[in-house]
Parts: sequence; structure tokens; C-alpha cells
Amino acid sequence: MPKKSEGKRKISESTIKRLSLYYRALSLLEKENQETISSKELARREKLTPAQVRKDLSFFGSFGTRGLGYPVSELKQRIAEILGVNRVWNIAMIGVGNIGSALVSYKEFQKQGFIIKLVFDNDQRKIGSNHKGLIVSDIRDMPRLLRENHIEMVVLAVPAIVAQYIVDEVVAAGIKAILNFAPINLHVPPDVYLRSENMSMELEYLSFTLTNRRPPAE
Amino acid sequence: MPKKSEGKRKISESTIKRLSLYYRALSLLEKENQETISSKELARREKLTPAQVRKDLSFFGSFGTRGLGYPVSELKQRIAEILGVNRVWNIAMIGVGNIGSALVSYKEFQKQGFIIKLVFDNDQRKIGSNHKGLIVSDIRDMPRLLRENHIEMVVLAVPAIVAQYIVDEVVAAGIKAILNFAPINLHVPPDVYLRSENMSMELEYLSFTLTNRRPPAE
DNA sequence: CGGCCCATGTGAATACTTTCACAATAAAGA
DNA sequence: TCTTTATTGTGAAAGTATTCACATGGGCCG
Repeated sequence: MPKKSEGKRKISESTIKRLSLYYRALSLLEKENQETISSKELARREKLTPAQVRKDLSFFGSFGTRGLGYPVSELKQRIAEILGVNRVWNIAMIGVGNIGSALVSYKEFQKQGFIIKLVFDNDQRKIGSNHKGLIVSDIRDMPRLLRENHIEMVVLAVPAIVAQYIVDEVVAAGIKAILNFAPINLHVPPDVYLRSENMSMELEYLSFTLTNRRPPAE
Repeated sequence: MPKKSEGKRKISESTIKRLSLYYRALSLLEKENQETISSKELARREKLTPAQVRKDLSFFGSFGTRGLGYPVSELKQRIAEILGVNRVWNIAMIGVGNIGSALVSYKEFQKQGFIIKLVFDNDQRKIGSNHKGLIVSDIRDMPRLLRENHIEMVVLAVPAIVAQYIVDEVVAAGIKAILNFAPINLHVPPDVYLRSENMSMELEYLSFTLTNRRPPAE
């Protein structure tokens, strides 16, 4: 019974996020020249359960060898294919404030194949200036430049107050994948994929935990 | 039957994260001078369902008025108490590279009451320099300075390769809450709360979605 | 080359989360 | 004050995700 042709294997968001973790762990293991890894050890490294690791991978095929574990390099390559990171993605950064310019210099993105090709801002003082080898473009030229440079993803690092306005422009320019750093909920059409990174949320989660933890001694 | 005294109301991680969203939405509504909000409208603004909003809030009490909705300011205040953000948290930033220095200038944190009081690095060229009014301290002075400044949370923005080493030092200094930006899984004792922000993960999620989406036309 | 060991792959069981659906009830207007 | 309307709060139902547990089968040693 062929699995490939089945229409609607619905993979959950949590499984995809864990694939990212496996990918990262496997990259490290590959550097350490480890050839195989068991679900048990992979789970330990990422604080998961072995059953979880095996179940996640089983959605995509049988990559392991019973009694031995998974071949590190091969599994890494297969996950790269699944995630679509076995290629280069051209991305554009919109906004060159604190966060935007930090991300332009963030090597982790490049290492994963996410190449920032263009940088935009609407501040006349910034336009034309050089950021890590990239000239800041005028946001008014965005539609044309995105098209000319075959940009497929956009990272939004603009103030919350203008974020919805800008994202509308990005959508109008035909972009289908957006990563938003502005602390506000944005609305996009159903064929556009939007993910948001909310850095305050994690601090608030820590705040909640410290506030509501069981007192140290009863 | 008193709810307050019940021991083990277990609140799920997703509920807490949504409280952050409600809090953000309510802050906005308060600025717009809106006095009440229904679960329906709150849900629409954060792309959730009305039942979800009501269920989440019901874990903590009855804040609404039937037929009318929730009082914006009061609900905001109650959520602030639940999250523990109705106070100031003193935090320290460790690492003043790209990400670290961007976060020092990130106004959203301060706005939420997370005040960066100290900044550390191990690079002699950076130590003593001024970052947005803060002098970069030597990481070797960390234990003493964290204690003296009543720091309760630490944000880690150091290279992955040294992150586990640094986090061990942070734990040794008695810190119980850490937000990690290094792209690696860190291990801490069970009484220390660690959250990680993985910015590549969201790009990889977008990559997966674009790669595996149903083709535009059949 | 036979048997033992070990770790996978996976249905079934369990645990958790979300949604449904409706009784309860406050507000507003007649 | 009564009726209508709107929206909450919440058990019960449905839907997802995780964990269990074990049959399966490849590798390796003697």
C-alpha cells in the first residue's frame, strides 16, 4: 500500500517543530562524526521521549535499523528534504531598527540556507546606507525588487503600529510566507502563511511560572 | 466550594501563552478607550474561537458579565496579576552580540516591566563600553552583580558553543528563570525554569509549509 | 550459521485540548 | 416590572497528541 500517494497525511504543528529540533541535533552529531543515533539518545538530547521521536519520524517513513538506531547523516538529509531546507531560500528583511539589523547579521539564518538578499526601510536617513554589505532600499520600491530578486519569504521587523499596513503591501506584492516580529496580531488572506515570533510571550511565561510556582518549602 | 484553595489546578502551556495574547489585545483596547469586549470579538482579534477564550478565562475565575462581555481594564489588570506582570522584573542580558544588543534596546520588554539592569560579556573589547546607558560588565563578576542587583531572570544571547557553560554559571549564581536565544538545547536542574526562543524554527516551519503545500491548481 | 540482543515501527490505550451546546443571567427597552 | 436580547460559564462530546507495550527483524558474536 503506497504511502506517498495518500492524500491527506495531516502532520501536526508540534511534529514539524520537533523535526527542527531533530535537524539541529543531527547537524551537531554529524559534526561529532557520530554515525548512528538511537531514538532514546536523540530524545534525551532534546528532552523528549523515545516513543515521540519514533512516532514523529514514522509519519515520513522508516529511516532506522532495528537494533542499531538511525544513520545520522542520512536522517539529517531526509529531514532537510521534508522541511524544505535542502535548498536556498531568498528572503527580504523589512525594517532596519534594532531587531531588523540584528537579524541581518544573524549567522544562524544563513547557515540554514535562509539568505537575506534585500533590506527595506521607510526612513530616508537609513535608505542607501550599508548594512552588512546590503544597501537599504526604499520600501516604495518593494514590489519591483521582490519580484526581480525572486524573494519567497519576508521577515517583518517594523513597529507594531505600521505592521498591518506593511504586511498588506507585502501580500499585494505576491509574497506567500511571512515571519512577523512585530508584537501585534496580523491578518492575511488564507493563501498566505504567517508566523509570528513573540519574544515578550516567553518572558511572560517565565514570569507566570515564577509567580505561581509552588513555594520552595511547605 | 472554594476554588482558591484547591491544590492542583493544572494550567496548560497553551492557555498561558494565550493569556499573553489576551493581555496584549486588552492593552490595545484600553488605549482605544473601549470599555467592554465580548469573547467573540476578542477571539476574532487573536484568531481563536470564542469558546476557547471563555474556557481559558474560566480557569481563573468569572470576569465577565452575561449579555455584555468583559470589562477591558479590569480584565487586563486581572490577567496582569495572573501572569505576574503587574510588577517590575529585574533582568540581566548575557552576551552583547547582534541579538543581545538589539534586545537591550528593545522597548517592548521595558514596556512590559522587564527591566534590563545589567549587561555582561566576556569580550575584553566590549567590557566597559556603553550600551544604551548600560556599562557592559565582565562576566566573571556575574555572581556578585546578579545578587547585588536583585536580578531574578536572565536572558542568554551568547554563541551556541559556550551556552551550556554560561548557563551552568547562571544556575550556580542562583537564578531560577532563563530565556535562551542560543540555538541549542540546554540542560538545567529541575528547579530552574528555562525557555528557549528558536528563531530559525519558525523560518523552517514556513519552509516546510511552502514546500509541502497543495499545488496552487490541480 | 544459529541464537541472542537491541532498538525500531506501530496499533491500542491513555491523556490532554478544543469545541459544542445550552442553561443561567445581566442589561436594556417597552 | 416584564420581555427580549445578548453573552457568559461550563459540563459533556469530539478531536488530537502522547505514551505504552510488544511483535518484528537486523546485526553481531561465538
